[in-house]
Amino acid sequence: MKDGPDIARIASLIGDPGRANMLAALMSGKALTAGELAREAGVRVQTASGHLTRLEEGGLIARERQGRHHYFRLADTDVAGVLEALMGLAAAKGQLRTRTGPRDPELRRARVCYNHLAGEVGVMLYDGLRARGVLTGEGEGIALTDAGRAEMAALGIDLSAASRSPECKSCLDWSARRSHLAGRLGRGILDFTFAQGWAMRPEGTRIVRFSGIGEGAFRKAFNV
Amino acid sequence: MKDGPDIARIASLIGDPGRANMLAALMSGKALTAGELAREAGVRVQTASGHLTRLEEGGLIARERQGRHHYFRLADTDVAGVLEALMGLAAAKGQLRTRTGPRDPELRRARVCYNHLAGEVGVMLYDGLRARGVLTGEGEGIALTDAGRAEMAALGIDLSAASRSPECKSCLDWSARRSHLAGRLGRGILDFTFAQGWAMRPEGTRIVRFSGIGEGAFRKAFNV
DNA sequence: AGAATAGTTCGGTCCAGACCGAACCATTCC
DNA sequence: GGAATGGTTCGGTCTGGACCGAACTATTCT
Repeated sequence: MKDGPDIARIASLIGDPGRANMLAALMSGKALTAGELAREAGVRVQTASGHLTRLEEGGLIARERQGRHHYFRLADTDVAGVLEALMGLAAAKGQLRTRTGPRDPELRRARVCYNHLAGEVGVMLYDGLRARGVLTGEGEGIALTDAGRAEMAALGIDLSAASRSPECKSCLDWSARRSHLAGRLGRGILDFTFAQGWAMRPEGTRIVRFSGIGEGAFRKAFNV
Repeated sequence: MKDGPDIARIASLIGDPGRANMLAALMSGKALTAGELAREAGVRVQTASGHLTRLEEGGLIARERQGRHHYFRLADTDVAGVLEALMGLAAAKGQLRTRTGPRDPELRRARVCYNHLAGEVGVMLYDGLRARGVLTGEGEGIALTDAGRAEMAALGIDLSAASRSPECKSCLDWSARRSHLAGRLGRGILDFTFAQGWAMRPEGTRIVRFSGIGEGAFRKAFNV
């Protein structure tokens, strides 16, 4: 029939375990080098190089050369969105959870979703801000109220991030199956959280680990 | 690393051209038999049977036996959502559109997205209903207003559909890259449109083809 | 019952592509 | 310059899985 877009091409790119691991690693939002991604995928660097070339040709990732390093990142937030959606399906359909990893609980609690906060804490933030009238609307149509914008500015959160992404956006969570906050505000809040030292990111994971004090300060700041 | 859900398993299921074609065919919302799906995918029935078993085991489709026929449909709307999202990416990244099919313009104009209306007409409907205050909110949080519910009832649109799906829901369109209306209301409106004879569906496609009169009546009824 | 139709299972072929060793290119450091 | 480091390209191996013919099972029709 061959009607509509060719989804098999994209899906098969994601469908290789090695490449999938690389993409999952890039969901951390950090740009990673070929070597790091090779370790992530558990393959030799030559193999990884081949995968990365294919992913780049497929438009899923972007490459940036910096001296002898090649940094890779997801091509755009659309790609991140599809990956997160796939994680949602996989988590739902995963045959009886193939031995949930040791880090799973922490990932469900709070993690980075490309450039913003996901997991229970992300959902809590989203719900809290909406309940308090900082945000209005829902889903794609979500927006900061004037009061909300003032509040964020008072905290010192940077919304300027030179990017085409909308100020606010919601993103579906694979673990909680609920929306959380993306867009420039989502990114600004996550950056702010790290800048304040409220949370740190264990090397090489998507986990966002709050300190006891940090979590308290975070909840107080955003009143959730 | 193996953190988070195993997306490669699902993605590789979708990543085979034959299976992808079958899934795309099932996006029409109709339950199809193994033989029909084999034709759709362009493979022999034995091969299709194998694919269908794998898709079923993977939780992407559901099987219903009826006499000597086996009917297959997408497992749930989540699967449809991921497929539509993948189509969005594929359409965006598709290297210079590998020769858009002859039916492409019609598909972009109006098509079935699992059980509701998508394409330009679907987006127009969504925007129109929101502009007129039949719907309030956006994205996931969209809902019928009381006035809107009355109006739909007056037209005779059935919202009862015994399903767990929400009354209203928005769904991202691969062609227009905009939201359109899903959920029980979306389904009710599409069913109603066919019941009124305003549009028909060419056999074996996702196309929704309005007649001249039908389109006029549709626009008048929903005031778009 | 026998014939026709719809699907599945089995066995075997075949190929795309994942993988790695080795050689090669590019950049940085000393 | 030479050595070290990070990536890519090339050539060859090997396997998963897509595919189909043939045989088999299940259901319906007459």
